Amino acid sequence: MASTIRDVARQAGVSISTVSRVLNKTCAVAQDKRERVEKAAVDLGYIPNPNARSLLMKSTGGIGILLPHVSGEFFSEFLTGLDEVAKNNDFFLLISASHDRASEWQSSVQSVYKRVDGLIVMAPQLTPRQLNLVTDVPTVFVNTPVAPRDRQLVDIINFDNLGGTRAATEYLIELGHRKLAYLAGPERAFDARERRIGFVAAMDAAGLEDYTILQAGYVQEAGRAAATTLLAMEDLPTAVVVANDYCALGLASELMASGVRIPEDVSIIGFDNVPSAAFARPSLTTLSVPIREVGMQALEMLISRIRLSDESPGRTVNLPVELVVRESTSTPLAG
Amino acid sequence: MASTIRDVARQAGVSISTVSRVLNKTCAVAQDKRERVEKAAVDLGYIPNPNARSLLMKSTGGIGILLPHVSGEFFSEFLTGLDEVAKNNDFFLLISASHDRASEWQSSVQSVYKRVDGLIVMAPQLTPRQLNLVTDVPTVFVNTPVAPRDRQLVDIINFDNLGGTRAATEYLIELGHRKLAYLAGPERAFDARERRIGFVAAMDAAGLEDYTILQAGYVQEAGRAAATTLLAMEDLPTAVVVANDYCALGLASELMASGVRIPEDVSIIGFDNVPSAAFARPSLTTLSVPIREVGMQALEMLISRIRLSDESPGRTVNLPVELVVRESTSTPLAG
DNA sequence: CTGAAAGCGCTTACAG
DNA sequence: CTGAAAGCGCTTACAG
Repeated sequence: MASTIRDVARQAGVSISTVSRVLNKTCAVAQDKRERVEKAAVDLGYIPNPNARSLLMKSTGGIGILLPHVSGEFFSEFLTGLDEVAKNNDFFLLISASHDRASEWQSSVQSVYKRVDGLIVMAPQLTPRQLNLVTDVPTVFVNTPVAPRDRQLVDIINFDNLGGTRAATEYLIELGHRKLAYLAGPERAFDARERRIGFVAAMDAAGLEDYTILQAGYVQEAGRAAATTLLAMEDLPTAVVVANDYCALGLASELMASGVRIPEDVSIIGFDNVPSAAFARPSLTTLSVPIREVGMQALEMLISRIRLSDESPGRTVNLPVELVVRESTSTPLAG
Repeated sequence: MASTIRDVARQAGVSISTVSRVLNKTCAVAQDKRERVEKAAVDLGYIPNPNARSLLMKSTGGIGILLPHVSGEFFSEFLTGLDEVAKNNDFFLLISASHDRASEWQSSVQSVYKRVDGLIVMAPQLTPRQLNLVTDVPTVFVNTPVAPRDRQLVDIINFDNLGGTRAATEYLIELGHRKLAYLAGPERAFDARERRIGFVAAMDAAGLEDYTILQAGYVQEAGRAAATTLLAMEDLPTAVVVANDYCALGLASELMASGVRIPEDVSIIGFDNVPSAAFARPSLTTLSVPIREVGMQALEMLISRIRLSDESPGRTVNLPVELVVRESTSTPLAG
């Protein structure tokens, strides 16, 4: 299991160049030698050292995935999409998570440098400044704020955070809701900021000024804490737009524990459409991000760049998100 | 961004040996040269080529994670645990999923070979024979059937699939259930087989012979399909033990859609305790596998082996699973 | 403290 | 078709 190409050459009685040529099918080799080499390779359980290969050839067969973290159904679905495409194209995935901060981002990039042929990066919490691009390796950014001047250097896939939240808010207003609240995601994350802006835009457009914005977060606990805050208010809003599903689920759960009926008393809308949103009772109205497909599409773009050495200007894709209406929203009861 | 150690040496006016010594802090270097080298390295944005390094030194700083697939909350939680420990110890994760079959297993192993310092493998669907160990790299197996004779070569962390399911079944019997059904996971997976045996063992011990076993699977759709089969039976069982949570959630959802009340008409118990199990309505009674902690513990074991070149005999850990009682189970109504 | 040299395991022109 | 040789970018004894 620790044999080298030299061992195989010796065993087969040929030069190492010949072994290399047989194993890489690079050019014609005499039939008998070819067979001897193949047999020797199998007998010795020879596996080429990829480090030596990568040193010579430029490619590694690896794709680096840089994520803020790896937990939750959202990232799980994203990885599933990536994994499927990677598998079909014989790439392996090198995953570096938890680069919430700019400093960690640097070390994340370093840790994959030269070990991968391309990069898929999701970093919603980095500013365009902090995100200094690695221009000598093909990169696709997903849900990441990239400065306009850098847009032609890389491919970008974003979702319509602002428009989605705006549409969700408008939907509630159409149902007759007038007193709304918004639970915001982490301020540092650009997607959270965009969603918040979408809410405010819809309220402003409808001329509704009586709303509450609570700083929450992207986790269930944040939603539970927000529930406590809301319950302490004089009167509850009739509808709450929430920055993501986990937070919305936490909110719903905590409100119901206090006797608030969902959706009769309070309607709720989340964001992401994670699998749990459908399982929950009441099931959660939410904005669906086809994150699995996004992962697949991102990797396909990346691989075609790598394979074709495609140097054309970067493309920016902005995917729509779709409102999925479920049980957690309803028309407010009169009075 | 594509500079080599030679560029840094030239820029700093020293030999490449000196650059290497400065950057690796390996031994004393004159103060002025050290500073010149450090400055040059920063100016050039120099990042050492890890392939060249790995070729010389044995270590890579990588951990290979081999999984059957990557989707769902179970794997997501596992990865979260791994990621946390990896991050704290400056290791990166190389993930190779979808090796459901033995042939893919081989190529998965090859794709990480020499790129990682250790391996964490979860392969419940492989037989001990198919799982030919890579003995020259430290490995920890999780939830994987390892032949007894190989147990001293590697570390193993398994859960008590059999005992857990048995306890769950006994719990239902104690509640007064007499007519039970079992939805089994994929036959190929050893954990699924163990769980099934646990169910049968409990029924046998209680002298109950009137039970149904349905081949289902580990996904929601399998649970839904099983619901249809159960509904077509003459009379429904009063309780169903299910091989995992997603399947149980699918079953519950489909039964409820047909007007069956959970738990009044049918009690359900799952396995895994994924986050959705708590969100679901009714929430799901299930067997909790602390999979995040398992991931952490597995990687910690592995890292200590790597760091200490620990060659002591492999340890086998069998973790208990805990029954978490929630809303989906109850005493059967009289009559 | 420091440079020249050898070598990690491969691939690929270069000459036969 | 095939072997000897150079070289990918590093690290590490080896001599100063």
